[in-house]
Amino acid sequence: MDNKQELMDRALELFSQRGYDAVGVREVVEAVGVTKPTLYHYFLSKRGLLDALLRREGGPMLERLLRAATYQGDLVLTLETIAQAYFQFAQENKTFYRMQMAMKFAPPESEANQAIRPFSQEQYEILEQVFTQAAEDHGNLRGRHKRYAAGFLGQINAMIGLYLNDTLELNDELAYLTVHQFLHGIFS
Amino acid sequence: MDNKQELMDRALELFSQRGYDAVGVREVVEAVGVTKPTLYHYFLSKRGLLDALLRREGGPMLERLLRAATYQGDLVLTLETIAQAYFQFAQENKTFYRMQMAMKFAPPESEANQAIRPFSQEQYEILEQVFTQAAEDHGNLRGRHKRYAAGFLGQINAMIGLYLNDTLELNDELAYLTVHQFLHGIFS
DNA sequence: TTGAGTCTATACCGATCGGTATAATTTGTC
DNA sequence: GACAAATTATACCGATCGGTATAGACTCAA
Repeated sequence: MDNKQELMDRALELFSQRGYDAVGVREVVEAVGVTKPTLYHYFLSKRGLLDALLRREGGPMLERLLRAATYQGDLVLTLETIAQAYFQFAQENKTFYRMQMAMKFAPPESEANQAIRPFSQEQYEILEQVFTQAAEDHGNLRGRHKRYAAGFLGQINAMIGLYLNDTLELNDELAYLTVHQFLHGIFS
Repeated sequence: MDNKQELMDRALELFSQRGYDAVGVREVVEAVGVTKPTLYHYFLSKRGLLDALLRREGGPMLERLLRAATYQGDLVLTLETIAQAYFQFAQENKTFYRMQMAMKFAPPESEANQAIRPFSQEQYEILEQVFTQAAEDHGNLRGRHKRYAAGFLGQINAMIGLYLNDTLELNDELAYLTVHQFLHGIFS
């Protein structure tokens, strides 16, 4: 079962660098130093490997996001906590975050996108809930939670994209700036 | 040369639906009703087909963006024009926009991402220039043009993402709202 | 120590991958 | 109608694709 984890580790690395479709199972097993039946014993299929990988890496991320996203009457604070959680996770799991982004924007009928969809969907639902609950305190937000959730995550991911490109550092100050800009605009 | 265009048309459709890696040249030529040597006569390689496709579809998009992004002292107006240009182009070229997004977020060592990079880069440069020029009128923007360009495009693409998902309509009102929110925040 | 279950390797499957050598066919020009 | 160039098809290349049948090796409980 050390092989099992190592297969996921290498697959994560390779998928993140070159993409799920472009990486063959042969390459994964050779990088680990085992043979194909080993992989198929643990994961049944290439897709099974991907799903296991998403569960192992995505589960903890959703837990952290959920913990960060409990709205308690202060939207500014909640969004800042969420932004910090995203930034920290992206930094601690750079490789996975890169892969997850690629899969999220992959074509709708691709295996990669179909595999990631539940994971992305849950993120959106958690974020939408924040804006829905906040609308009880800020009436002018009402009915726009989908747009705001997508827009907010778009901002977050734009910053993380720059970080993955070595153009930017992620830290709590940037989280503050991002949230502040989202709430009050770039002119303020 | 009718075959040439039709090969690009079908390739665009297939790449957009299932991804560059997952679609074989065999499938492309069969969809058009020709054989492989025809494709290789026009494009030399699968990658050549992709590059030709990006030039044909991406060129006009960059022209439109460049025209929309001439800053003339009014940042609000310029950003609105840009947002409208993006929205209109995404609506008129839904398939290409989907493909271009997938390639933009594809893994850095994938062929798809390497092919799209100059195209994405030029978009960023055009947007950065807007914010750089606007900083002459709005001093508090200075030194943040990279973040703002990425953030603004992130917002735009978040909205287009919802549109491609059939969750939202793109129109001039949404362009206004998006820009207004970017400039003044969701509270205003 | 035997037997069941887990794990892994050898060796193979048919299908598809991107790409091409060769030649026939079409097209436009003189 | 002759000829060159552009275009297309037939048939093939070696390599790799995801996946598996079979059989050893290992662990562990009885």
